[in-house]
Amino acid sequence: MKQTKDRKAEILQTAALLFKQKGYSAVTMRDLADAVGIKAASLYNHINSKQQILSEIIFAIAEDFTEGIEEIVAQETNAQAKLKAVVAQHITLTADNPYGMAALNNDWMHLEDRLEYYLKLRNQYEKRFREIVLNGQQSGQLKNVSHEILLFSVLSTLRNLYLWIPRKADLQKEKLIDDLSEILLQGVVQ
Amino acid sequence: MKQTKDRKAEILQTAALLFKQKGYSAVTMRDLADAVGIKAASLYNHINSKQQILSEIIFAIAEDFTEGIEEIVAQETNAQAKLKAVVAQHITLTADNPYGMAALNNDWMHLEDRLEYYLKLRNQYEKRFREIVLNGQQSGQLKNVSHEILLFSVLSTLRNLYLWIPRKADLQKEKLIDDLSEILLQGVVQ
DNA sequence: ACGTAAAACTAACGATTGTTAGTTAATTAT
DNA sequence: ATAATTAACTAACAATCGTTAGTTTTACGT
Repeated sequence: MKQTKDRKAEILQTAALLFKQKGYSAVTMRDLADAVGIKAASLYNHINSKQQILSEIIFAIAEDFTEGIEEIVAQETNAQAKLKAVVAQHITLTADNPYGMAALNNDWMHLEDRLEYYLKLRNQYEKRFREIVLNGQQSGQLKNVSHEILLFSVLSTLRNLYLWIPRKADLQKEKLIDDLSEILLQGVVQ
Repeated sequence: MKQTKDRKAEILQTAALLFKQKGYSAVTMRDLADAVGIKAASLYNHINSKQQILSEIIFAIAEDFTEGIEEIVAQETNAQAKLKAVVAQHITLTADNPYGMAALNNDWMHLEDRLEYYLKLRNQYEKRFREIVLNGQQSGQLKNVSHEILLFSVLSTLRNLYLWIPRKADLQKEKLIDDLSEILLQGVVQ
């Protein structure tokens, strides 16, 4: 028996890594058990089901995002500062848990019982994000292109950070926040 | 029996849709057969394996991208025009086959025998894209931020178009090309 | 009208899936 | 030291997986 009081955390972390590599459906409980170094049946001393593993991984992050954007919306700052805060939040949360972010992005459709709650959180997040963009356009700070395209474009990049951040061994978070905000807000042309 | 000479095309198209909804591993041959309106065993009158379905879906698109970017690199235009051409290529190919694009993005890791060839095509594509960016930076047209961040940011948005384009029933392709190029190249701040 | 080929069907295969039952070993509390 | 609890194990389950074999039905060229 491994001497540790949080085998469960190890299982969730390992599962997130495997989910990122092959997707939820392609990862078997035996794959997961092998990666942890125990037998598949032993996993059930720590978790109730494969479903629950996915659920815990996803909602640990999803709720952070929903709470975070509420704080950003409440800030008394201009749209540009709020957008930079959103970029910073994505970078921070992704750096904390990149493989969980992968599951959040790619495996949410397998949530089954808790799918509805996930969609609620996601819609709430996007609604707040949209508010920031629309306010920024009304105040003349942001360009008057379709706010849908604008939202899609920025969010696509932010949601893909889980692919990029783990490749950077020596991540300088503050520099990444500055550089990525610059690119997303001001563009890439000199 | 359904009166059609290209059941195979229907199978591939339906498979791409299902792969987008649930991912390759979660789609069973019985799911696919149901969606087509036949029995699972009958699928094998038209295709050799589940693997082959994925492979045909992905490479039909992947090869288009690789060929397309070679043409763009060969253009005698500046970096900004080349980047806009890349945006246009992504929008065109994604609009032609959004569900295939989803498989290309999300299910490539299940290619097994043909995984190596896929990675070769993808690396070739990214290498050409990088050339465009580096040339643009050297000539002073593009900002001197990390070209890796720049590449990641633009490519993330373009690779996510498969999520956005099918939601637009009345897609005005030329307008989308203009708007998205504007946002990616010039940013969102007024 | 009839023969041939294409494409559907039913039935089943061996392998693998998530999970449970029952048991043994290891850790912790008294 | 011993009892109680935790966490590992082996073995097996019913269900489902991709796929094959063999058969029947449909469509088409002559």
